[in-house]
Amino acid sequence: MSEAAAFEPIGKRERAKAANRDAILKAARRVFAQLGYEAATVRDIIRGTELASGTFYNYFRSKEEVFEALSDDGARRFKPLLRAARERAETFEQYLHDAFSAYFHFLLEERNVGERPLDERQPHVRTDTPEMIAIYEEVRLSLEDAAMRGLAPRIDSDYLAHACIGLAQEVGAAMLRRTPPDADAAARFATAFVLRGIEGAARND
Amino acid sequence: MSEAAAFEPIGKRERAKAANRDAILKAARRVFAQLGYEAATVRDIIRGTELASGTFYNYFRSKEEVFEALSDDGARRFKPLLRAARERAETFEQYLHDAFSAYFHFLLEERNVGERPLDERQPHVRTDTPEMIAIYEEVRLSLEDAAMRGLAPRIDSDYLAHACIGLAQEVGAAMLRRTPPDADAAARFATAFVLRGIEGAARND
Amino acid sequence: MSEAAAFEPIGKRERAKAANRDAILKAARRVFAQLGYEAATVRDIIRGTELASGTFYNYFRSKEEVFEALSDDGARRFKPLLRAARERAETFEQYLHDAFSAYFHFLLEERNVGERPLDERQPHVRTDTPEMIAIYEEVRLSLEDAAMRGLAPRIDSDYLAHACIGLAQEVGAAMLRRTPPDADAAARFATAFVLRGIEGAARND
Amino acid sequence: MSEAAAFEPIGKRERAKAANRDAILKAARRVFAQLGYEAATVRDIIRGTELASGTFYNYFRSKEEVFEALSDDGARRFKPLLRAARERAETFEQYLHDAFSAYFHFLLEERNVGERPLDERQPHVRTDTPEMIAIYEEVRLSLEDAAMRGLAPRIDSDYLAHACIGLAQEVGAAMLRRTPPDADAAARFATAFVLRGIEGAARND
DNA sequence: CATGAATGAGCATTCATTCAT
DNA sequence: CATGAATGAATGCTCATTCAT
Repeated sequence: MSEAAAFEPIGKRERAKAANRDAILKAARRVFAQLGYEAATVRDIIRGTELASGTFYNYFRSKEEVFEALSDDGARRFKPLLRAARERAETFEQYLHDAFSAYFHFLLEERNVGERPLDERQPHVRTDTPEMIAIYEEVRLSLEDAAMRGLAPRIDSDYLAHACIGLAQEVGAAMLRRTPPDADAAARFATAFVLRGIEGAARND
Repeated sequence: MSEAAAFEPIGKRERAKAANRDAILKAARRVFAQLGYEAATVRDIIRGTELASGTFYNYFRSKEEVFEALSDDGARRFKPLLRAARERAETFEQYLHDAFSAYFHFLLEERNVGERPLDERQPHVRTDTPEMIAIYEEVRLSLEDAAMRGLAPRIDSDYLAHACIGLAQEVGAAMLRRTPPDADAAARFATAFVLRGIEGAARND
Repeated sequence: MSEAAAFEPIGKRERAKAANRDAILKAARRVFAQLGYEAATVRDIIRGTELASGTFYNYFRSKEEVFEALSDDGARRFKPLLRAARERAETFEQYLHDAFSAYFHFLLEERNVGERPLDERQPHVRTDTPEMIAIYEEVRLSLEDAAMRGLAPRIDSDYLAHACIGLAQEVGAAMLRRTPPDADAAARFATAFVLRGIEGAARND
Repeated sequence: MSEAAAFEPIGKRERAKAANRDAILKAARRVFAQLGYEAATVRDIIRGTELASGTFYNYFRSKEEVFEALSDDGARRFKPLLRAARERAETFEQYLHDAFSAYFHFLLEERNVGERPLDERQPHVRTDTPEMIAIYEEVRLSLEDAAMRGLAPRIDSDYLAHACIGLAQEVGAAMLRRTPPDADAAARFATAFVLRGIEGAARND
């Protein structure tokens, strides 16, 4: 066995481990999307895999930890998009549009991850999915960065970032409720809104 | 005391009942704000009072019901402010400013209700407080009403409403984190942002 | 007030007290019949009256105690019937028949006390109503008395009494399930069965 | 131990599981007998074992389910006895005697299962043990079968079955209270009683 | 006495987590 | 490492009972 390992640095064990980890993450994503973070239980997650309950704890110490892993994953996939938008942008308008567009398209893709239809009985809690939370922070940083690089007027960047984030979240949610959802239209709306909004806010400063 | 009783034939019982109900509501407000609706338990709420566990059920049938009571309460106190803003407004700008101002001041007042800020780490769930949820709908209706009355340009009013709400929420939360929080400044920011933002979005339509 | 009491030895108070007690007993009978002794709660009983919960404890110390009061009541009404049968009887057959007949008719009457239809979801527990338990003992004593007075053969009177009681209970229950229930037919069946049964058992001794 | 394992590939886990299940069933039997089905709580049952409360739910979903398991168990052990009696019987008398004898002996065995007789006061509820209920139906069917096969006179078989069952229950209970209990004597009494009783009832038809 | 709110023990059940296998 | 049974703390909720009014 040790010999085999010598020839096969990523052995069965390693592959199984990675597969198990992935299975848990995948199940967790689905479960979080369906039940919300709070309502979801570790049992729900492992029930969504073929693994035994104890196995969960070989990979994650708690529900919280899976959640963070998912967030990291979401961030890892979304960050490059944002960064690309930032690098590509020659005008602030273009940056804004690319960023919003990336976000709304990301939302659309994410929505399709949890195969079963979302359970709509979540009365008043906005349980952001792990990915959205990761994005949240990334968006904020991007906006502050843009402001610093002179692309955006130097207004109250904290309020600006929050305004954009709140706007993106709510407009994104509204977009998802439409049939069919049109991420590009939503991005155009948000871009135009924010672009002029900033001017107004700047004058007000 | 006997004199007071002549004018106010309210016995100890009634007073105790009202006090208990208030204590539960107050504790619930705090608990919901700190842990989020989903994570909060009925026991968390009663633990936040001096009452026994069974007493909770003399006043509310469930966590849901306290939540609704809080929402109603919040709505009852906030709606008049919004309505006044609507009636008083001669320009859309004035309406927006009054509404945002009312909202941000409302947030400030609310914040001071839950005295001891037990445990500030709200991990990943953005639980809107009951009051905010009640307000949420009211704000949306106000905006649509304003649009219909011709005060606001006739753009995608659904996206507009959501944009304003998201913006107000996030900017409001950011405001609360500042020391000292300045509701008027936040209202000016939001008003100017939205006023011009709408123009941009309208042109984009 | 004390004067009034002098002229009116059974004053309003006393009448109210008796009425309350009766109201509780009546409600209890209904509740026990519908839910069974175990499932019934003191709250169920007081809910069946116009009284407040605390008032219950002015009359009875517990559910157990109401139950006993009901038993006593049942016994008080059934005992005379049995005694009459005993005194009237010239033959053992006649005694048996009168006793069974009294019992089955008693069952029929009792059944009509709980106005609402019985809740049939009582899977495997034979919760005898308080009255039946009282009767139980009375029947047993009557039979032993009859044996002692020479009306019945002197066989194992303990077994005999139990045989009759078990028989009466089950046949009575079966009778109640028939439409229409015929107490007289059941009494004839039981009488004939027991009369000859005893002979067999006696010979066997 | 390794040898035994070769013949019996049952690990500690399996043995522990079986032992736990048995412990729960044993405790449940005792608790049901002592408190009655309705009054018994799941906690009473687990308190009667060395297990933790949650463990109960690894084996049974509810009190009801343990009860059914006990019933099945009782029936499984008693039914063959009854069937044997039925097949072996050449006369109705023989059948009756074998059946009663089987029943009374069964009661005796059962009684010895629940070791510590915790709390003998069963206030007013005649809870049949799960086993008796299972038997109940079997007895009834046996009697109807006997009647159909011509072994018993064709009288009101419903009343007959109930008469026998009630009689067997009460006489059985009385037998258990005697020291020492004599199942054979009880069976003789019951057989003789029923045999002649039927004749009486038949004539009465 | 009647009232009915407060009390807190108790119950069924779930669940994260551990650990022997 | 994987397994899955055992654990017992925690939860929502009910209820008998008390006691100030």
